[in-house]
Amino acid sequence: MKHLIRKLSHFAPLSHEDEAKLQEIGSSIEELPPDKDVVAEGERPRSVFVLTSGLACRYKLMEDGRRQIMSFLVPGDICDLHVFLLTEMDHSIGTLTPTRVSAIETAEIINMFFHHPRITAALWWSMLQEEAILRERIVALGRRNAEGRLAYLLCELLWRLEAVGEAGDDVVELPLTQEELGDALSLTPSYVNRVLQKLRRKDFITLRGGLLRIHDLERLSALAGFDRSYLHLGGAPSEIRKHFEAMEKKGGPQHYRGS
Amino acid sequence: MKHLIRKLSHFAPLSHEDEAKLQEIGSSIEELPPDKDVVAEGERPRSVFVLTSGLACRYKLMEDGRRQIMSFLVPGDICDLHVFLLTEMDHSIGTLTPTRVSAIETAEIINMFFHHPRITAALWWSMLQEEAILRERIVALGRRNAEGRLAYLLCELLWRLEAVGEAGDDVVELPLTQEELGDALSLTPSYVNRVLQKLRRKDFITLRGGLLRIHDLERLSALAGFDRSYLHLGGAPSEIRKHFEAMEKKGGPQHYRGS
DNA sequence: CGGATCGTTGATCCTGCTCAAAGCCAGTGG
DNA sequence: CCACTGGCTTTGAGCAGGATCAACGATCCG
Repeated sequence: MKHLIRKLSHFAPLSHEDEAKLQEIGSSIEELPPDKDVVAEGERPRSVFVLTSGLACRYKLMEDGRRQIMSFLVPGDICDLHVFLLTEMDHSIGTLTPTRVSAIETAEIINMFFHHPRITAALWWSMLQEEAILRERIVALGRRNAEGRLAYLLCELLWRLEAVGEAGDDVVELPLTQEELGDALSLTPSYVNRVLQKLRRKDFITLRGGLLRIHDLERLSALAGFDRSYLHLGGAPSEIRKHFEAMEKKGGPQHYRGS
Repeated sequence: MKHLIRKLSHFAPLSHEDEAKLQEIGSSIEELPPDKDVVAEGERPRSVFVLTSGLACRYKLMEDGRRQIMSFLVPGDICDLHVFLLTEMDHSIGTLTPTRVSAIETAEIINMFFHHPRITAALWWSMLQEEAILRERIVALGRRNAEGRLAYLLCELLWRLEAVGEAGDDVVELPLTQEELGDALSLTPSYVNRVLQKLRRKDFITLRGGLLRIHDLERLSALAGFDRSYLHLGGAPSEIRKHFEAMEKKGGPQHYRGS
């Protein structure tokens, strides 16, 4: 769970107790091959999964077999924190690479809501981040051309992987095929290829053998119109921070108290 | 707040107490003219707003002035249930028609989390519905052509308005300009016009003077590839229902108890 | 070595964009 | 009652970004 912990700490530092709790619940690990559904559309959602290594995506299939990838899941991302409230999945989650997921019991989640307010708040924050990512994809699909869309996606993945410690010096492992990129960007594989070439020709990136190297993040971001503030990596508002710090001093996690 | 109550009851029937609570907190009403921001990108989110009449949207502006509407807000929708966790809005919310909103104090929200578990669960459910709507927009923008996108949007709005009691017999008030539709569907106004004509010629709809009449919902849905299950209007899973019913019998709202 | 899978390239086509102008109101003021 | 205005809708002609389809190269792997 180190990725999840690292991700959540972008919102607010967790206490040792909180971290221990997260380590403890993420014990049962499952390995999955590429192109396998973690949960499929129409299924009744079961337990909650945290991605601990690999790459996955939320997607939906059209009647004619075309696929739209709606978002990527990177290590530390939670498959379905919430869905025990729903009777049926409205989309599928599938792996893209060999992947490890860690299952959490629904009861553990509910337990956490009542005994680990800081984790709860951080999980909530991460839901907001996810929503923001979806909104940005809408903007990208609606208003950016092929080049901008691709550049935007690369910037986003770079920052998200960076946020969980999976990015080196402007290098990230990104073993996506051009078809998968196309399914996310709504471009045909051939066209993804052409656009990638354009980015290479401008010497913005290299992408070879599943390794993405970004040469000029400045100019790539400018081309994409990318502004990372929507990822909300800057931490919680000060009142919320203070609230948790005060809680810490009083010793141990406690409840909010309703007014 | 009758729209909100009606919407939430699609998840699970609320107790009288819950309904009273919702009525009580939605007292301070504010009126807004069309084309006015309720909250703007970059602002620090303040209180939570519930739309009680009119039509609004979440949108983002590009550097060159183009606008992408990411989702529409109809009566009963909550502007920002959550955002007190964030330091900065990553998008704007603006009115499209004359609109009434009702402000709720953050403290009231937090209070509700701890004393009205059924409302809390229902609000959570509505967040999930919102996320699903965003995902569907991604699919529509990515994989449907102009006609399908428009048809899909009309179906969605019909069902959402129906769910809050604002739709008559296949008729809804929908005072959107073709430019606004275009900003949501990522089409130019002229093209929206042409597609509308196509739908009219096939006798699927009439849209005149802000009144949308759907003549053949069957065929319109088929054209759009619309399946309303993503709106999750079918109610909560049976365990959750039972949980709340049991709670009801024991008398009065209570906490979940962590395991 | 043979077969898959993925990447690259080329030729051609079509959906939806652009820009511009004209029609159609509803409201306003004279 | 009419002229004027400003927003919205409608129509037209031409254009282009990206799709489609097909074939050819790489590369990996058994």
